[in-house]
Amino acid sequence: MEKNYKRHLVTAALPYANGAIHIGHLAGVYIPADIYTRYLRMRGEDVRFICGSDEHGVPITIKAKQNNCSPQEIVDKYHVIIKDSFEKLGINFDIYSRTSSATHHKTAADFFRKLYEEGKFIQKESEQYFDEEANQFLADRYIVGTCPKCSAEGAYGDQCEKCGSTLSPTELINPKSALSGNAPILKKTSHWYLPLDQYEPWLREWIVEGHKEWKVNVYGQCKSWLDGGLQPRAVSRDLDWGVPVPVEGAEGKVLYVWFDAPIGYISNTIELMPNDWEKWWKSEDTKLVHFIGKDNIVFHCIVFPSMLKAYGDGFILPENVPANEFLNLEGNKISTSRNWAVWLHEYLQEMPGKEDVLRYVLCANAPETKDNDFTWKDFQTRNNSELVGIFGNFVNRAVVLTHKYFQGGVPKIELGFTAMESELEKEMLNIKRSIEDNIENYKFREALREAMNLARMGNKYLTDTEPWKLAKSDMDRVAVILNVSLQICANLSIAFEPFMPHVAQKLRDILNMNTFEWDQLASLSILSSNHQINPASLLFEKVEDEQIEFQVNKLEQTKQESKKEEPELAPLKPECTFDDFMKMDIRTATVLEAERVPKTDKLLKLKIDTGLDIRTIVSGIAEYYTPEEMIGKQISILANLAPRKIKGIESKGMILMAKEENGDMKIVTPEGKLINGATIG
RNA sequence: CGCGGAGUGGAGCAGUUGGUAGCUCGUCGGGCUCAUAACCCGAAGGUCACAGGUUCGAGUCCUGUCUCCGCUACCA
Repeated sequence: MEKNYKRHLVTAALPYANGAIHIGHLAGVYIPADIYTRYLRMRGEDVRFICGSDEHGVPITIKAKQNNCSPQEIVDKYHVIIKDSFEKLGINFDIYSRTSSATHHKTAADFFRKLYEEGKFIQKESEQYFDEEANQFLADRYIVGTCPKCSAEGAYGDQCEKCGSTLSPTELINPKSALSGNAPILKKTSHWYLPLDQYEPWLREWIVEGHKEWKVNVYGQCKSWLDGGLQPRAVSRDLDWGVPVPVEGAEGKVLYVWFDAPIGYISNTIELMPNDWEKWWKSEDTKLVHFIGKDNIVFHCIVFPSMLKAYGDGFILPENVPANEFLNLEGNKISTSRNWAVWLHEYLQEMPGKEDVLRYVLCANAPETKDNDFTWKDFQTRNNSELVGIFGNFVNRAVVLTHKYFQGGVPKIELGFTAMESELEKEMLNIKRSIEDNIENYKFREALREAMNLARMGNKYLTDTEPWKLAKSDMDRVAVILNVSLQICANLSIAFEPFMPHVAQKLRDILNMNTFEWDQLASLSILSSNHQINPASLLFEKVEDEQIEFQVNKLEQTKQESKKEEPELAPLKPECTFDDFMKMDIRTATVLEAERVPKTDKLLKLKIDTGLDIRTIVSGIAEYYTPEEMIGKQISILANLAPRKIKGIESKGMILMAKEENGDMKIVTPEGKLINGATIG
């Protein structure tokens, strides 16, 4: 079934350089990819593991603006943090470069130029929204308005989150710039498009027919895109940050970040092997594998392959794209902006020496088939009962006993093996095969469990044979048992090398061995007789309750802090005239009744007395006020707002609310008791 | 309203093409004492959300129903 590949090119999704790395990134992409490549290297395969920072795109320019610095300063900052924390965790890239590098700019520009010259793009002039105040064209996501399909507010330029329709920015009703809040104007601009629709039959053949073995989430998603029909996609943007479009008359335009980022895999390979790189990208006997998260499936399975196909020249396509689902944290979605995350660089500082514990926990609970949850409690349990109790404890038992009875020398075997040892050998071979099979099929969680079974087996072997009892009567047998136990330790060091490289090294240090090879796995004669091992030292330490509490508290705390910092004051809205203001009828009113609107989280249905009439208003304040609290309160309302149906209830008017620093909303109440219907102005 | 995901013993999760329901933790009982109160054995505990259907046989396929979670950007 497996083609005979000569070399393996493995890529991991390029992290976006506007933030640090958190456990979600690790569990989804980098740990699986690292396990995979370490395994291949141990098997003597020719492997290159490619990654780097993705440093272009609009969000980085926005972040730069917010921080009053240049985009380059932003990416410089995060590139260093990301690179450093990967290294410390033992993610073993052959190269970790960046898309702002000269090599990448040249590679990406050349790539574009060739497609351009060969007529692989179509050029279209279109009118796009332009924010005059910010003096820039607006990316689809930065235009907000009313959805033309379902009339929901807050739809984005590319999609309405409420009804799920795909939109184009010009369809939006009352579009507003998310940057300034202004209404944007339409301005003509010209862009190049990659006609993905032309590649559809070919993609269908390649994926739907040719890669049925891909993970179901990947395959299913590709299929649904192909079934839905592909559209030409713009490959350039009006922006001043990125790879300039290398064509005359394209001043002020850069390559769209999704076009430039995957080329980064190629650029970084070139940087690593300037003379040799083509062999890695253009030979049929190279196996290319992309490790990514689920949100990146379309780019790596549809767009990038189409780009490579368009380029031709022998570029190979990915053999597989193992995408993971997402990891949640303590029951909630990981979020950079809300600071709901465990940051790698912070973890490394706060849990020194526990790099591999994180690797273990994230692999054991990896979101391979569905979104999974990371909790600190689970982290503690896995460390204490699995790593300490089973793995570390077994090694410690074997080593301590050897020192006790044989002064630290690997005992010489004088007797033959019993059925027990034969059984052990057989079982180890099964485990070896299972680990190999699972890793090669991207099932790292299962592979890790199998590796742990080696340690479980060791514990059982010691308990069953009870060498501490035999030591009084049958030292020859004890020699066999401890020899075998130490061999199992050596096996553990091999089996865990892909998963926990630091621990594997520590274990080799204890065993006083330099290196092992994968092929030695399942052998009971790795360590030779009389080989001297080092004194026992603990592979793992218990994680105490206090440490877990500290982490949980920290999470809560940073969450609170970010709440406070986050909402800056909204920018001043465009000037309005006195007449505009006078159109608004703002009055006092009193709440008579209040109840929750069923099946919603935020809505309260209020019956209020405006002095003129009794009317119903639906308001999104249920997160801040209970119905009971509202009853009897005097409030301010915008009384002449056009009625609107919300959840099927007609709402006449709007309650005036003030948004607080921490995101809370408070109703605006008149000082003292006024009559209902008093005008405010 | 819509979209996506999920509902498996007390908790957290596996269950690959349908063939005796597993893992870790927890609980209870026992064993052992070399070991970081760790290890080993055993037990209790599941109508695999519900109702139909296909099948010799369904957690696994089909239909319907219910419930829960997410859906502001960025982000794997």
